[in-house]
Amino acid sequence: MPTSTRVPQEERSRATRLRLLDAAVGCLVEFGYAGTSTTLVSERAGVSRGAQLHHFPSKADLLAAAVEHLATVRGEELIERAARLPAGDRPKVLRALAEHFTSPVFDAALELWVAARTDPELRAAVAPLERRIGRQTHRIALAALAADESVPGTRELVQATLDLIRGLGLADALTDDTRRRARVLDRWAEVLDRELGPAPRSAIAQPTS
Amino acid sequence: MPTSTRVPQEERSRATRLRLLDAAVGCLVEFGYAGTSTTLVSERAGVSRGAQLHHFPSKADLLAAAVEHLATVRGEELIERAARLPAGDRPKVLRALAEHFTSPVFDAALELWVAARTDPELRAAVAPLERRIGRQTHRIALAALAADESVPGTRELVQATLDLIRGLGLADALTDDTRRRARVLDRWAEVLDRELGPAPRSAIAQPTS
DNA sequence: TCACAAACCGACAGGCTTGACTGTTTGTCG
DNA sequence: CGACAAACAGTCAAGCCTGTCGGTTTGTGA
Repeated sequence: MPTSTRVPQEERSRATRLRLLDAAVGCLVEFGYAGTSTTLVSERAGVSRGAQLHHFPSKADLLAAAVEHLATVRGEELIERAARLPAGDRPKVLRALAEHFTSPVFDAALELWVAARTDPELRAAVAPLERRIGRQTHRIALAALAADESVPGTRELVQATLDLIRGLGLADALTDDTRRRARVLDRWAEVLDRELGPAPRSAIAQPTS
Repeated sequence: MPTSTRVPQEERSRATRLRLLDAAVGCLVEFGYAGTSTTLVSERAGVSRGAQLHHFPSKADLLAAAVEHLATVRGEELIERAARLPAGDRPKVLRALAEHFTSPVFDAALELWVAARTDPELRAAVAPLERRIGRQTHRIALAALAADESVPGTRELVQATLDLIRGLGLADALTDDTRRRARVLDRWAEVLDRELGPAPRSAIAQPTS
């Protein structure tokens, strides 16, 4: 009988699942999508192949779950970053956002993202989640940048900021880009101050959801 | 004896090589890096496996050559786009650049880019070329946007523009993003007009190299 | 205490990929 | 015109990857 009747006394099961998902994400970061085989994942997780197949009957199942897991992790990491952010200090905010988009979780997401382009099944798993955490990121950026979305053009400007940062993250995946990124972002902070008006000291980044 | 002594009377050889490289790029676009096997490439090229291995002894050789080939193609496409560009019309310029970064050649480059992150050999092939066409793109953007790099901050702003467009290209790889992209770019054009000053009607985009 | 189901284990088959290898054609140079 | 090398062709073996399957352990509910 499914989990409905029997309450999962086995936390162990959950733990195994999680080990597998973490390992899958880790493999994506370290070996890329092409280099991530199910065998490798189970080895990295310290889980037998049998157990792996028990939890995730197929590779697609594993990856779909990994996508979901990663989305959660990404959201948490972002909220955490936002929480310890000196709100209103736009250069710092930009730098913190950029850090998030150059971190391992971003690399993993990037792999899934690109792979999903040509894999319909993966795409079906990735696209909706990406939309969700896109909105979440937008909200957080809005608050952290002390931007008022009711002002026309502000929405687009914040989106542009996030797209810019995504582009910087992509560039950083190939070559370490820290110095250039810092210059570009500082320049952009100038622009934002001019376009959005100076940030009021009041605003505190509020991790929404 | 190597090509030095015997002048390659065999154009055919060149043609075969090119068919293979085009096929490789095509496979990247259609099936992604993970789905691009050497067998598939030779089939798509209509070239026997033997011939393929004659020209490119290993998969790494093939891909390295494909990287180079793609860089050339990308450069040519960009120059061509730039040539038929109404210089000074910044919204149009941005749209044209964005189109380039959402075209198949970009998709192929994206695949190689991401794969290179975790494959040192591929990275060694990709990184220097990427730097080169990065500079080329920057020059073209500079001219097309009628930006004066001697003005402090202009360089960074143009870089930001290209990073933004890269980010938009990445977003578009996953989901069709045309409408949102147009809005964001129009907003960006506003910012550029304010920051760079209005574009003089004189400037003509000059495809430098 | 007993029975049952979920968690886990590891061997195995089928398929695909890569690159090595042998043989054939084609064209160029002497 | 003959010899030689490059271009081309196709087969084969080794290895990896995925997913199937029978069997074992564990712990929970009756």
